[in-house]
Amino acid sequence: MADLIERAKQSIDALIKTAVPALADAPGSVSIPKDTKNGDFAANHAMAGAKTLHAAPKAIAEDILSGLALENTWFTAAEAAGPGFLNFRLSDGWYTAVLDAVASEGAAYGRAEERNGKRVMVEFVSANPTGPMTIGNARGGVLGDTLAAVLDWAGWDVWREFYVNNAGHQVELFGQSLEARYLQLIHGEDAVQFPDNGYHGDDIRALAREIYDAEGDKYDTMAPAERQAAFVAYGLPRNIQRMKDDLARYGITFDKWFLETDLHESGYVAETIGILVKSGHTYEKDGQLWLRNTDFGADKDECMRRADGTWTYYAVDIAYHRNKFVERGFDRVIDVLGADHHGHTVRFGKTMACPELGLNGRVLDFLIMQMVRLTRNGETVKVSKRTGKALTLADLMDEIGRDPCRYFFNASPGSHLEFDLDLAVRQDSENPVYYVQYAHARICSLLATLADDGLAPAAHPDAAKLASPQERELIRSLASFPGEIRAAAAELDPSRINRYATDLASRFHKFYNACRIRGEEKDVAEARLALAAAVKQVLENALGILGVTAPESM
RNA sequence: GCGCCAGUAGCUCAGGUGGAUAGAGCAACUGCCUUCUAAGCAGUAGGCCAGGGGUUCGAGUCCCUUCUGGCGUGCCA
Repeated sequence: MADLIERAKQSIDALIKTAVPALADAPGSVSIPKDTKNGDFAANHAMAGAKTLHAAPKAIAEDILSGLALENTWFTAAEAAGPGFLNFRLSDGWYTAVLDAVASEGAAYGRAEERNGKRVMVEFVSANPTGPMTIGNARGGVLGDTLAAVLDWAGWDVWREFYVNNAGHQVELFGQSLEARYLQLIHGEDAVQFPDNGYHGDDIRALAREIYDAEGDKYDTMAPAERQAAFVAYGLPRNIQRMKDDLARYGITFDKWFLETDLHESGYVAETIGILVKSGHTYEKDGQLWLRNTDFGADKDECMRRADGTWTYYAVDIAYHRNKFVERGFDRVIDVLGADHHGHTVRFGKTMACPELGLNGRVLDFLIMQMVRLTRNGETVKVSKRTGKALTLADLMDEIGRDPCRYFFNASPGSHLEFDLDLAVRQDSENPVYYVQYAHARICSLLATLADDGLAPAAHPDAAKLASPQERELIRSLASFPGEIRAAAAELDPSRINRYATDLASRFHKFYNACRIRGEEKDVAEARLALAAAVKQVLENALGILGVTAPESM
């Protein structure tokens, strides 16, 4: 295991329990103190075991200390402190082992050694194909994509999916909107009424114009239903392609774009709802089919089939999720959704737990992200795809580019995100992404410059040569990378990698200012170069997960 | 009304399973480039962790409650 922090903690736990066997079953954990004056690791076994041993924490701590055998371990010293903490200090050997691990594992450093053999689907973005993607989708896109990368590193077999709602009410509105714009081109704006809930964006006008330019007024006399269907058939594929192009610019590609219409055409929705009907959890009322969701603990029932025979979103979503688990065999599915869907996820989760649907213990998780609040000059800007006033992802990419975008939107999912348009534009040197990238570019330059002096990173650096506080902190930071990935995967919080990268860069900048290389003894210089090279490697690994480039120069 | 999420420095945010003196980035102020990239570093200042109770050796963290904000509570998705 390349997670040397975890190994050191386990080692301390074992040493303590060897010293005082009576603590074997008592609680106690090893943690990293905030203040390194208190050692590199702190164990609270003496305090946590006070109850079971019926002894004072400080006395237990003394017992442990007298029984500790630290020869040939990763620890040079242990001491009791404060209310009964046992503080341990790491040896040169541990620091050397960290550098060796980074060097030997390279681009794979931080990856779980073993695949867990399980398949996870991350479904994200899944924006309506009725218009361009907005900055709200920018957040979901980066969170989903980065979460998928983190899960991959943590040992999962990952699948990225975009669910395309190419059927239903929104699509009808899309067709009606296109129709209205098209007819307005022929008869004038005032002669044709625009649908109340129609899509007002310029993209709709542009699509209508394309149709008119290509085929003239041939649709003018066509029956509305047929005409709208033709326009949808023209517009949706173009919108979907555009979303693919925009997301590709953003560094996101999906394994599958799953079309909702496939579920309808194959009869899968009817089949799935048939299961629920058979299981007795539904009832009919006024020609509608309802799911008795209160059977599953929900606070209200759900309409599944309207009086006109069409399926509701809820019914289709059940079918889609059954498809993910039952037909395609995913062990786990994570839907990345905006906070405006959280009410749905609570009820929907209960529905999917219905045994007849066949999930059979496989897990459906939701990653709920809070909304992006868009401000300009300190005032909140209302965004809506329908009114056409949204700032699009493409605009944002034009304005600030991919790297800052990916870094900025990868913030803690649970926190509201304020996006200041004025700030975004001048976010050139202020954005932390440059701070991280700058560290990488600096190292590249350093390695190149020192190579001209005939110096190269030591193949097996001796950490005894890297003894300053800055060097030690930097190495400890390198060691914490595998644990960060595990935590990010476990907590479904990919923003941890952002904070890790910023922290690693910060420690490197401090090291760079405190420890010169040129002019030092050759063995010191080459050990420091090896440390710099290790940082470069880990920065590349972290930035790779984030989908941010690691520039050679800036 | 009910439900979910949030409230930590002037601003934006970190603070795994409760641990030692609550941190960082912006913004402000003071220093540091004849030598490896100053998009950097060092330092100063900035706090009743929304308010109030409770749990215990110990609470920003857990429980209760009040207040404030966001989002739900659509046969939209």
